[in-house]
Amino acid sequence: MDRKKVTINDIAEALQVTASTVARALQDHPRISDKTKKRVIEKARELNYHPNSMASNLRKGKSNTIGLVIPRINRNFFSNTISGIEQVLQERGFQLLICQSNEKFEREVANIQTMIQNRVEGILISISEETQDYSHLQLAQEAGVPVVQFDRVGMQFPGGKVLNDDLVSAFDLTNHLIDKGYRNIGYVGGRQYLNIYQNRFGGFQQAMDARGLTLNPAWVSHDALSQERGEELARAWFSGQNHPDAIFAASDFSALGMLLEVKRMGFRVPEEVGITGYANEPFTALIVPTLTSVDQKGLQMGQAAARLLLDQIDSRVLTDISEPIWIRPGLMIRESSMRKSQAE
Amino acid sequence: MDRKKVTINDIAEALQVTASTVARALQDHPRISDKTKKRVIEKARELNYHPNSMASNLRKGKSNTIGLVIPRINRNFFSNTISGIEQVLQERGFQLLICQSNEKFEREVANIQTMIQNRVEGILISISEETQDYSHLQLAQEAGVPVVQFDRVGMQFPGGKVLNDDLVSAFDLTNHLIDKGYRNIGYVGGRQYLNIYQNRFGGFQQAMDARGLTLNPAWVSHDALSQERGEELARAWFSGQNHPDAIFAASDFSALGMLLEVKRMGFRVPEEVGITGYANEPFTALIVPTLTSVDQKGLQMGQAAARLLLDQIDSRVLTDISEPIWIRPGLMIRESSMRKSQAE
DNA sequence: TAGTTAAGCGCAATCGATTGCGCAATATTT
DNA sequence: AAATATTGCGCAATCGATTGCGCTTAACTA
Repeated sequence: MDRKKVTINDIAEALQVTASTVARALQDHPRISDKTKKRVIEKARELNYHPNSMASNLRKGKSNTIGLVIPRINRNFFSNTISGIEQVLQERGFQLLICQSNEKFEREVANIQTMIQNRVEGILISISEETQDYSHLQLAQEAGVPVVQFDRVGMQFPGGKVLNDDLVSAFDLTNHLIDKGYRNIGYVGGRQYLNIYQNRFGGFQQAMDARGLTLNPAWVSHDALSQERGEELARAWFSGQNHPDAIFAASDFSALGMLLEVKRMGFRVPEEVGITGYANEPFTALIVPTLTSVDQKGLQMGQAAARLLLDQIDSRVLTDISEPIWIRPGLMIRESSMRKSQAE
Repeated sequence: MDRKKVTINDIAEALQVTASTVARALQDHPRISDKTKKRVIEKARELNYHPNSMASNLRKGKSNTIGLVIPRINRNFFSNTISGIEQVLQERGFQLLICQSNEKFEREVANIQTMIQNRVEGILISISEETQDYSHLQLAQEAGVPVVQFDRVGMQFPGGKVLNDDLVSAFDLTNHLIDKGYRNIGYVGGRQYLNIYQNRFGGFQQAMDARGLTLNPAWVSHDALSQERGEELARAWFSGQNHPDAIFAASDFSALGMLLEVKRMGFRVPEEVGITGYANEPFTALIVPTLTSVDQKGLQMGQAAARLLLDQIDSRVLTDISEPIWIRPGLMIRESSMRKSQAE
């Protein structure tokens, strides 16, 4: 049923010229007469010709493709990132090959393999929740493929980095909670080997320290990124007499779980319990009460990461030793943390 | 900075064998001795060899890649779809090339071009909001690339189709509203040339008819898919004396706009105004009141579409004339339509 | 008008991997 | 031991497009 794919040779034969002429005509080469070009283009359309980019790329030694590896595409932040990347790449005529790691290290490694084999000219990656080893990125670099990490990055891995200023925004956000009169603030977040959670927790800690507040280790979890875990922890932390009066969550989803469960348990938010999330998922502005969060500027991060990668490709730099690019997130103060201010 | 990419020839030279032997060794060809295989594999690792899939695909005449074109990836339905597709493709060792049309016809055409040029072995597509012309899909078919459409499809285009039973679920959902005592039901949705909106409106109409209710043409909009449009229409329809007592929205986002604005205007939902959405976006379960919606079973649709496409590829069928595959959506009845039942 | 330049196109190698065919060496069979 | 089969690998063409070099023929310069 499928007719053989048509090639430049078919066009050449039909026109009684050589493939070289056809190739040049299609590229608008100056040494080909307008008449021939017109004939070639016409015949190409007539035969429904489509250039074979595998052949072309092989010959030219470049794929004009950038690879993107992210944990999941159904996160607001990451889909914004994609938009930013696509914008930049489109201007430069690059294609984008998107792979999800689904937060699995194994998948991530496989994704990188795929990208190398497809000869992408550079890789953009935000590592999975499980990733602690960077030999796969190393492999890419050694294969001549520059790697730029963004958001979730392995700091020890040499290469371009675009980062959120999580430490500062976590610091600011915690101060906001303290300003609102919350004192016994719990923390829920992700694994500390991931830079982002380390920084978010770090900023939180520093703010608590700076204001002379001690944090109760019982109210700290580094294993809480899902709604379910948020709910579980809410039940655990809020069932006794002694409970936090606020929660700093490094993820909107665990914040959501916390918020829902705490409300279910009869607490009023933000009057009795303040809650903040992180990532500014769309639902944060829609739930009741609306959830204070942090806008990570996904679009900008995507643009910055793509630009950085293209720069590295242009300058043929593999291991970028320059300083990371920092993007300042924006605090999205909403109802869940807006207790009527109390004297300290 | 980038060392030359290593090829099988480099391995061959290092081992004093020919490239054929290396190629066969890497494929675990039976005619190559275990000893040689071991040496080749070892040397490949040592040299950091990665097969060039462009060369391989070119020679083999197949890319082992499927193309996916969707309006946007940041829609819950579509990201579920992607998961379903990935599951199926992974079993069969196919790669996935994802492109967003961003609801633009022009982008969609470009995406298809890209896919053809990359010699994808099949295309999965859910068309953009603007698409009314299918010559780009035709082009793909003529180039020997089978096309399977899902969800948003051009019914007149020959080829595999996976569809939601929108008509039935819209019918059921409308009946649900009527059962709850709503009578003056308005409709907001998308362009009627898109099958899904045509069917959703059709199901709505049929239910109204069947129950002897007339619909007020002033309360029908086919240009309302965004939150903003929902809000605008809410202001328009609910400011006078005479207003709907329920809204059937063919999109969660316009339903959201409606709901928020109507609440802002002082109406109680669902007591005074019932609202239903469509697509079961995550926020529908989180807002107040929770929004009745329709689960389109994205995962299943993705799986079904991918399987259908693979079948067509296997059987080398380009124009599938068989019946479309229908997936039955699920009603997600929530608070926004759960008025205390009144006698009719 | 002889000599120079430019226009227009063909030849053939090349990118990296794959594969049918063939050949020699070894193994197996009778 | 002769005949056959098998093992192990090399040769060379091939996939489709690109491109440096070279050869005509036409156009132009002095």
